Amino acid sequence: MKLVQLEAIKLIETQGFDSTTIEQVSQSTGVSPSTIFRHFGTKENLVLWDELDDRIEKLLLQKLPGTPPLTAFRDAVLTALTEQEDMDLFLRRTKLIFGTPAIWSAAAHEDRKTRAELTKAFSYFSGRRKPTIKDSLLAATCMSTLDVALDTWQAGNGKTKLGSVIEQAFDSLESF
Amino acid sequence: MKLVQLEAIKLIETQGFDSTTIEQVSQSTGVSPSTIFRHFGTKENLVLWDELDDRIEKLLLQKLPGTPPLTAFRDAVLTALTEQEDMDLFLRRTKLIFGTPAIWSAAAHEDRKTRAELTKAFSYFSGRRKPTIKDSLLAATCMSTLDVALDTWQAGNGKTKLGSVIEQAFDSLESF
DNA sequence: GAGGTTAGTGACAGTGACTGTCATATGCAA
DNA sequence: TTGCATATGACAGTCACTGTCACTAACCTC
Repeated sequence: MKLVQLEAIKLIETQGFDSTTIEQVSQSTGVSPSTIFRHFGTKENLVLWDELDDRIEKLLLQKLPGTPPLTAFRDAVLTALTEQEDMDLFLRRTKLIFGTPAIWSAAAHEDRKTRAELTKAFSYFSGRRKPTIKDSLLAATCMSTLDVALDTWQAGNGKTKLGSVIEQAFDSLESF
Repeated sequence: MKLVQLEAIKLIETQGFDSTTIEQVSQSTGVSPSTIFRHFGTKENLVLWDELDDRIEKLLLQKLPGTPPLTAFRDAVLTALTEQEDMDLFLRRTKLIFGTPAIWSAAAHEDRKTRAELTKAFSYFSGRRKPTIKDSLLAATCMSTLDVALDTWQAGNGKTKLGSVIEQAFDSLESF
């Protein structure tokens, strides 16, 4: 399925998201539309699909006990994102995400689920049973800081190292 | 067109978003699908449509000179949202937004545009020409704090006053 | 090896959101 | 009246996405 994703990304990069049809991806890869939809669910997910969220979650749960939430999240994201095998592909995908409203919206929808998970984790590790509004805010801040960092990184075509952009973003949070 | 929106909201509340078709809204209102799409653009916008963003923007620009950005934004949102004529309808719409992934995603897309405007405004009023990453973060924090506040308010069926939820949310930001 | 289950795939027929275009009506200015 | 703009509707088309059925291959179980 990685082949399908790669082909889809190529097509979308050259033709644009709207002008690229699943039928075309199907033709280029020999995989039927049925199968593509079965694996990816939506056209947007052809670009979004990866295993990063799982990695971040694992890292976060390791670091959360004993570490302040914002720091734990920043560290988890930092190691998960900078230790990627194919950084070039990640940049191309990120550029597509921030350059295509439909894809960004789908990503935001995923982020919202992640935010809910984060909220639960934060409340749990601070010894509360029910999440407070502060837990929700913390989670929301984490996700939108990451969003801003990725957007900034992508807008600069990856010239500034991803790690430093993320660090800079989370550092700026202190000075509000 | 407010009639069309109201009818659409009623239908969606009873049948759910996916099960409600534009055709049904057309039948119930006597307005053709063409016209509905011409006015609202998307099915999601039938729920999202309002003039709040304009009001908030105006209020914000009034308050920004001389007021710290977070405070200015909080105050603008506070007055714009609490001085609404039809608070009951606003609650119903908010419940639909946070209860329907497709609508929430569309709202997030609009929020992203607002965020971009905010970023520009913040950098402008702090005397910088080009927005820094801190301006972006400030804007992102504003929008996601508002999102959390509305979500909290909506989840409690509006029993806690909207104004207090918003104040509580922005106050919590201080203690990160 | 025969028979059964399961997962992966494809073909096909729908549904419905959305687009683009053309025709019609309505109001308003010249 | 004539002309123009704006609002509306009818219609045809595209395409994402769903649901269902059929086929194949791998792998058990007996």
